[in-house]
Amino acid sequence: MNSLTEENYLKALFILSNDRGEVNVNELSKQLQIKMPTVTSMMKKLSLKKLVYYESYKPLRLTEKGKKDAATIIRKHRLTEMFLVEKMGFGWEDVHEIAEQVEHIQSPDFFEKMDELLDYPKLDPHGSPIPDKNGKIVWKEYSKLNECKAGDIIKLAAVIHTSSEFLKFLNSRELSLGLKVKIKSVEPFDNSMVVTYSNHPSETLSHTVSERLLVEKI
Amino acid sequence: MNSLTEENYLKALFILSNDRGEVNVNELSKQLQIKMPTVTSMMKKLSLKKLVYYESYKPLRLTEKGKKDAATIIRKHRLTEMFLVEKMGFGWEDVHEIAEQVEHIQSPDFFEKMDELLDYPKLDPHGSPIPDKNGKIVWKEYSKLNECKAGDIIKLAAVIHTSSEFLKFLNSRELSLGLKVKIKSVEPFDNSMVVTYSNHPSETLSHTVSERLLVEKI
DNA sequence: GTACAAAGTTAGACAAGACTAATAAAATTA
DNA sequence: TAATTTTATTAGTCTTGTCTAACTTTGTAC
Repeated sequence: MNSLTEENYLKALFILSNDRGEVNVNELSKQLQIKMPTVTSMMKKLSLKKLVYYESYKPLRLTEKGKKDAATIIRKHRLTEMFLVEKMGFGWEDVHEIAEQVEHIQSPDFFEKMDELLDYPKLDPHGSPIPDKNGKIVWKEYSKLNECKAGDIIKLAAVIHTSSEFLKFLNSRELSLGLKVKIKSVEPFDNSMVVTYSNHPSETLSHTVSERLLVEKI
Repeated sequence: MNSLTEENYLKALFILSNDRGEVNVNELSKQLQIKMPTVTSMMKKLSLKKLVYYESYKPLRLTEKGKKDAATIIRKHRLTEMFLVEKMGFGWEDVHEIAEQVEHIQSPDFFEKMDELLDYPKLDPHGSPIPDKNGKIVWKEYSKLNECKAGDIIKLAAVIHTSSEFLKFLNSRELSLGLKVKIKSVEPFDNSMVVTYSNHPSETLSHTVSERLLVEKI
């Protein structure tokens, strides 16, 4: 079994992994807000536990076991977020902090029950995929909103870099996942977008906003 | 804020407190499965934090603040047990371990929501009172089943020393809280009881069982 | 290709929370 | 009350996970 601390390192490694599955010590250090020497020593420990491939001065990579353990934690986190929203009436902007704690609970039955009560959801409230029990994770192919052009009609599919402030902003504009949005125009100088949807005839979204929204083209 | 470890000490102190509110280091050590010297040093720490009155070789006592903090943890534990049973479909024999972990979650909103969804329950699934938000706890006056005599008609009100095995035993005899039970006879030599209830014309309950059941006389 | 900056590692310290061994105080029993 | 047992404390060690300071390696710029 992994300690709470180890779980946090594994999760961060999983989330930071690029296409090659590599993460730098420096990145990990920043993500976890833990100084580099501490990270290095934990990597040696996780390497002994066969959870991470570690060689001095080389990028870090999770082993298959490390990936699976990490995916399990992320599964628990996302199931919890979904449960908090769907079954307990929390807003999507308020669930991260709680899920961050609940994800460490050791009880397969507990999460099994959540999964069942939620009818085996595939996505969390922010549109991120929930890994299955084997740690398999299926990302749908979404585009970023900021890469769309005037005239496109799209459906909001997921939110990235989900901070409470950003989610509250989306709430204030009644922007929610599944919403059909038409792009009226894109300002070339600052990449801001004017869009229309449901009962909002015209809203302007800054580049900062549009690059954080994943969409499905229709 | 108290650490997870500190919380466990506070909770154990609260639960072990006798009528005088006193607990011995030895008792606490056994309850927590932690050696006495470790307990002593933690008591000094909690004393500095004004959570425990500690003097060498004297019994331990929680301060008002210590009591309140402990009651909050117990409130979270019992609300969680109730939530697991009522809203997630767990059996009363399966909730302790999970609640033991969930009780440490730091999020007033989370437990507030549970309380609300459960419609502000006064008792947990084992009949123990749930402390209110101020840490106030109201025990109803129950008798122990083993103190009742032949002919008494009683209602099962609560279970003490709740272990999973004991609760499974009660399940196997269809004994649940609120059940009306008539005592047919008491064997003088071993204090076992023959009782009848609902569709059970005759069941024998050992002393070990009857002293763990709290009842309301009718 | 040398110099410098950025990234990473080593060494050593520290706090929390656990332990064992030895000692001291309190309680019990003869 | 003296002897013994039980309870509690002190002293010192260990592990986990963190830190800072100093050093090394790698990558980049001139």
